[in-house]
Amino acid sequence: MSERQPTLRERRRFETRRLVQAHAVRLFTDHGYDAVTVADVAEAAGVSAMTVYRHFPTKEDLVLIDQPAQLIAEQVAASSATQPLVRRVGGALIDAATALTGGNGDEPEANERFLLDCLRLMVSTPALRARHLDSQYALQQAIVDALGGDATDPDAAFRAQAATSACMAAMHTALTRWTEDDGHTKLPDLVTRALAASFGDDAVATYRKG
Amino acid sequence: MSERQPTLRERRRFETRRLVQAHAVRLFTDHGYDAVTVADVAEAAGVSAMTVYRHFPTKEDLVLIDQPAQLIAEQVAASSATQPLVRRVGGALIDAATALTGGNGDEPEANERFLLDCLRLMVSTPALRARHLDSQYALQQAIVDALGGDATDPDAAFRAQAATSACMAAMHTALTRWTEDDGHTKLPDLVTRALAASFGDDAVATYRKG
DNA sequence: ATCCAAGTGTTAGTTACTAACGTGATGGTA
DNA sequence: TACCATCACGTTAGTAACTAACACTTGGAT
Repeated sequence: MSERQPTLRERRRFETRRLVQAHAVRLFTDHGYDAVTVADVAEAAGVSAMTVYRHFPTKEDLVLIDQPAQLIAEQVAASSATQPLVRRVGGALIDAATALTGGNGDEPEANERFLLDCLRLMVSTPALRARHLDSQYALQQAIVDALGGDATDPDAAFRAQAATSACMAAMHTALTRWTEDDGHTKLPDLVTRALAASFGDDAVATYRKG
Repeated sequence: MSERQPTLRERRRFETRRLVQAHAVRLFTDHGYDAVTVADVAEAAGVSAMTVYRHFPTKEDLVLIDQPAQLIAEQVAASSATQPLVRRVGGALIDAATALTGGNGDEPEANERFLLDCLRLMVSTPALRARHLDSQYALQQAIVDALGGDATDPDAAFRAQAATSACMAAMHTALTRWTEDDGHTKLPDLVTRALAASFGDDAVATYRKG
């Protein structure tokens, strides 16, 4: 029971943050990312522009969502080192996709709706797409570290980088397709299919049959 | 002989463009990308800030280099459709790497030196890295189009996207490693190894043995 | 009740970038 | 050779994304 309930200030802070982000995504979706200024977002949310920057360092961060990097890294670190690289990383990504979307029915819920709105913006807006790709790149570094290969072997490190980046790319393709389908296709399935298209069916066989 | 020689105006224009870019990369390398303003670059090059923007739409474009997208796309389109996707795309990328670096001795020449300076900045500076990744993403779309799969089959299109993005990611890993090695390792070899690490040795066998 | 710090607002900057207009040199043409 | 349209560049004014510094209000602990 180390879970202490959040104080009033924390709740307020979190609430304004959520409010600002919700208004931002709505305005961006309605009028386009470039056509909406940070001042517009602030006014819609009923706060000052400075407050927006206090919660989100840049305008782009209003849309970018934190990927469960910690979760994925732990999953990778826990996987058996005897398996091929793409299977270790790919398996973790499939599990992360399952955790992210709940993996239940075919109708996305409210939380998923917001995620889809953000992803749509990320795919269609160049500035956001670039930042999103770079955050995936950061996640890639975390995964490579979690793979825990022999740090003294530069060739092994290179192979780990290459395999991981390829897996991340497949994941990104699945995410893009997921937004195009408006979340109606199950994300873990899309990730699995993307990995299979890249690395062959046998590379993800255990996940398809299990 | 449809090659008409460039007029004086064109030569002057190209020269100022080259001058501005050279000063920019030098200043960015010496003092860091963020610490140097566009006005600084303009002053160093002996032009006005407006002239910089006339040649380079954004500050980032001072460093970003055009990828030989056209070349790669044609190569992909010309490859045999009976081969696996990753081999078609991977082969084109290896060929492009060969064309880009000349593929001669181990000591990089002047042109390659500049390319390496730009790549170093792209890897180390977040804003540039993001833009670079997005330009690779644009190239990916061109490659997928060049693959020319059945446009009416969404599943085939999805597999093409996944396989291509994974190849591009391996290519990026090779580029990163190439800059870390200061261009002393042959780029085509690095690309080949990155592809092999992702998709298995047999996926690029013809290129390793041939 | 009191004090501290967190959250917010306000103001004044810097910098990337755009739009509009003026100027001098260049290149084709009469 | 004379003319003029166009191109490259400069100047100025403006917008918008941020940043720094300071003041104010309010929640939370003593």
